[in-house]
Amino acid sequence: MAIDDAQSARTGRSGAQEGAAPTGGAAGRRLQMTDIARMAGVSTTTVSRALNGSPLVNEATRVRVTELARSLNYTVNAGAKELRIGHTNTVAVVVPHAEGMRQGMSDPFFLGMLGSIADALAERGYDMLVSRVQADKVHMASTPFDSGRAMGIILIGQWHHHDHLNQLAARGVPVVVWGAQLPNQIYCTVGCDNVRGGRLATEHLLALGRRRIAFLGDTDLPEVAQRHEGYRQALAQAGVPELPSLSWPASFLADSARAAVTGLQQRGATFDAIFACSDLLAMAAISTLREFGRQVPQDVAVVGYDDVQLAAHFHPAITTVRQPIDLGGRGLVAALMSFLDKVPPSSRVLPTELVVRASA
Amino acid sequence: MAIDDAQSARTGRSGAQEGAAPTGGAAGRRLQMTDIARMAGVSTTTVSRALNGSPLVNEATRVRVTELARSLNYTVNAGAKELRIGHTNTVAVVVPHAEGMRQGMSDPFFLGMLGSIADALAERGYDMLVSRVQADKVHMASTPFDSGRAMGIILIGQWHHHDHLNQLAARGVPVVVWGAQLPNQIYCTVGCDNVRGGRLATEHLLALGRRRIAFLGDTDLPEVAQRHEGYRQALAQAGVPELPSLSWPASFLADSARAAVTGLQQRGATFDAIFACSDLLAMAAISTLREFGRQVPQDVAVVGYDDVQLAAHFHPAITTVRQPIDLGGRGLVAALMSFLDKVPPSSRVLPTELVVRASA
DNA sequence: ATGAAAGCGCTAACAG
DNA sequence: CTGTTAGCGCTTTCAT
Repeated sequence: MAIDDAQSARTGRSGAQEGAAPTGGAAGRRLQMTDIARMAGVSTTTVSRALNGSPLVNEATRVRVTELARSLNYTVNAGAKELRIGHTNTVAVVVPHAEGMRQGMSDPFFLGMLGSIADALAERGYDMLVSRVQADKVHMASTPFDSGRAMGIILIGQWHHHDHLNQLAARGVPVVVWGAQLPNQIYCTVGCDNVRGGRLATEHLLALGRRRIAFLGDTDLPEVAQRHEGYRQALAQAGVPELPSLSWPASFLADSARAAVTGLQQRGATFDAIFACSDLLAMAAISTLREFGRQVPQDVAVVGYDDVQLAAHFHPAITTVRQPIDLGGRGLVAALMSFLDKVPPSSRVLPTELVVRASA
Repeated sequence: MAIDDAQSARTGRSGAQEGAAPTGGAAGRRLQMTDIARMAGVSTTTVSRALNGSPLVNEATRVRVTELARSLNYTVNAGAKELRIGHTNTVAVVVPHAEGMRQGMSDPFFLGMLGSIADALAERGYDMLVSRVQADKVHMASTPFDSGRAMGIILIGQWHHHDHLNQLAARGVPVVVWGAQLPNQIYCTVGCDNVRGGRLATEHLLALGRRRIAFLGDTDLPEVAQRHEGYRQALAQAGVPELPSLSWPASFLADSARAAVTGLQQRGATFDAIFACSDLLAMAAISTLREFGRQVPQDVAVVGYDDVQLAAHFHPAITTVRQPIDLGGRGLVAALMSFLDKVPPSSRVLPTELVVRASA
């Protein structure tokens, strides 16, 4: 439709040829300001002013023009406007994902975060452009900014790309990352206190009398590494030796929790508790334990992470470390906005708490 | 940063004033094609051609220009390009949500669908603009199209807005909807066979010997209404009377399943099975039943809908009607693309199957 | 209160 | 193969 007309139009002085016939087919040419102006008997300048609520137009004219535009479903062409005024109202949200799979887009936590960001952005009148990027090409995350499509970037999950992210920040890209605070970090992060989260979970399990606590999570990821650090601190403080054989580098995929539990069982490892780095992992782990005939929490106590919606409805209800997803979205957006106001935001650590339910 | 420079730049003949000083602060002015051209000692035309891989440029020049651009992190300004070529490569995905709450953005199924669409779009090189819209303002869903920001719209969930959607389609808006096929529908939908889904679920329950099957779902929504129709058909065919008192208009929120089960129990309703219109609902229902001391599936058999990732890991694992989420995303995108190729796509019904697990 | 005209950053005739 | 030039649809001086 309209798209083709624009393309086929000669680039020559088409202004003179104004009254070009409609596409011939069903729909007409895409409406533009000139059309509204002509129909209202005013200049495009006036239409523009009217539509933008400028005080420079007569009230009557304003109403007439606005009404006309509305009745014709005319909406100012966003691209042209942005080009002219020199900035956009769009923020890009980038979700890195592992090689082939859709990790980032299947974990309920990440998806929920996306929803939360969408809300926070909508509240402030911003559009949200979502793009996925292979985890090993995070430097491409800035494309929406470089191409002027978005005024800033929100990255969900820092993965192992600390350096790339620093480079982006150094280059002046307004980027805010959901993740852990790291040493030598010049980019801004919003995230939970993962060390504390790891500690809370582990202390709870220790308080329950558990001593052989398995850890499920890929410590290559900064956030997970910090949770593991919390786990170690808690063990150390309780004088319980850490057993490396009980740490399993599970990714965020459900299957990997299954593999982990199966592996642990088959290796003959003895464990009476599991600290899983996501609720998805915890649920899959519980389900697998059940297949091995082990009861939760009696035989194995399980603590998850995130507190996704389903955690409360699972059986047994998951004891988990809560990440306040709505504060997260709001915080990320607030940080980015501050960036755009030329007030470089400092990283923020959100409150982390343990939600005790039935699984531990 | 750069944004402000653009804004403060006089609109007058700035071309002459080319060598304007950087912002003074950290970052310089936003790079543009002119800059690359000057540095490479060629015209912008050549840069443009080089960057677009036109065969009209000397290989050596092409490499030099491309290299230069890359080294400076220069990316063609997308807005300007789109304005010039007359179309964009963006698709808007609109997620309607109920009044105050975030329904659309919290149900794992919808979120998963969003992920699936994101994948399908990325595969074809399209950007995805996500916007939320109040369920009672679905006519605003076309804004991204009207403003030229997106070349088409994918709407997740048709709600009760059949008429609005017909109007959009009539107006020539390329819109594709995830949902049910309805009579007098001129817009294109992609969705599962909900009547069949409802029938499969109910027949399975009947085959299990259940006779008092509660229905959880808001029949105001077309998809749910069709599932309910399938439920009725199955009951009728088995000669089992339909008991209106066992239908409960639960929304897609977990709490409403809790309320439904509580309500049924308190009303003293006798039921030996539940057909819930989403897995989220099914899980919440099971969890609530357990609180009332009723065992699943022994006392009450439960069938869900969607087959979300967690359904398999739940305890008991959820028997559910599978909606192929990846086919859904792919189908929606394919339909929209066909639309854009001026081949009005016909609505598509995706395969629907029952996945039998432990809950029924 | 209104309009004429210039130009945002880019691409594509059209002429070398 | 390369450059000149006009203009995509809009906003904004600047001049009425």
